[in-house]
Amino acid sequence: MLRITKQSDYAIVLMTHITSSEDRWLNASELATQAGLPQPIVSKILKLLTRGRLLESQRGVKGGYCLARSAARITVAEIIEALEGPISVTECVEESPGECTQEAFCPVRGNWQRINHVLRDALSEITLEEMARPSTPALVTLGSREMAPDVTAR
Amino acid sequence: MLRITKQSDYAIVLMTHITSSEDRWLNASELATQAGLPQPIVSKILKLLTRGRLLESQRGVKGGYCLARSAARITVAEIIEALEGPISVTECVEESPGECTQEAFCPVRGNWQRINHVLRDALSEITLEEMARPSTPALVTLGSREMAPDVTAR
DNA sequence: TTAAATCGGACCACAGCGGTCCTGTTTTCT
DNA sequence: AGAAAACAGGACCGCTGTGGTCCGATTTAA
Repeated sequence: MLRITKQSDYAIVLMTHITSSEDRWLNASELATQAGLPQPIVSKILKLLTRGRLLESQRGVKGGYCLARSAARITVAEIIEALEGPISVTECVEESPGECTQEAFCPVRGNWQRINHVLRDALSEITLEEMARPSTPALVTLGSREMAPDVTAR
Repeated sequence: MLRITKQSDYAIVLMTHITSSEDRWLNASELATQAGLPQPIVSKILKLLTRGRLLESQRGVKGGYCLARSAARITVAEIIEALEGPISVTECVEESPGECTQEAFCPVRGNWQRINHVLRDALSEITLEEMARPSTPALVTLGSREMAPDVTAR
């Protein structure tokens, strides 16, 4: 568990295909064929990616999709968030007071905030360009990131 | 999204309560009161944690639960896995061939494996002892961990 | 004008999650 | 021995969200 949705998974595959042939506009059915996915799903996902400003779309006969910016400047986190909304591990997050069985006596709250940041930043470190390379050399190093302002050495 | 389930969330809260009073056996209704959660849910979660070898249980009148080992040697990842099964971000994982729209031409597969490991290891680094401390000093440093055997500097 | 494509929805089946409850079994206390 | 207190192990169910399909409207090129 702790899964991303299937559609997010598909989205990343589709984005890598678009990255690979980044010269021309690809339409939904071309991409569906390339990825081996049903065309209606592909259309749905491409629409969401366009809404999330990760793709640009061109309507009409010679229309299709292409990246809104370079693959090096698109992150896995952005793709997931375009499909699923903000990444957060727990519900207890982002200032929704009056939820957590009343007050903030909950001991784990602050810690979850940090964990959220770490995981989100981990996925923000991975670019589409890296995902598009089959056997990526420098991926998810994650090194020496510190979340808490008062972090001490372990 | 990318959420853990509510029950995993509850589980961690319950585990921190057990950690705080680690001298005696706490029963389900005591813990339910402490955490402000309905007692049936608490019972269900405690059973799963016991199955996952994170708690030890004592039946009978003076029964209850206590930690199976010290809080410093129980990780957040273990708690989540006791409730939800193995942590994996994507379905495409763990050698299930003949799934991924046939063959392993999928370009992102290898990369997801690494991301899975990074997130799982991140949650494996955080101990229950750290979660039990309200404002944890040294949490989720995650520094200088390398997943791929051929990682190069960025 | 027509055809090809995206856009924006509505729509539905189904699995999984959240939550309750019931019947055993074990243990302690009287 | 018997009763009460607690865990063990399920069955069960409502509901949300996901996966997936489809349709009409709009845009664009030929």
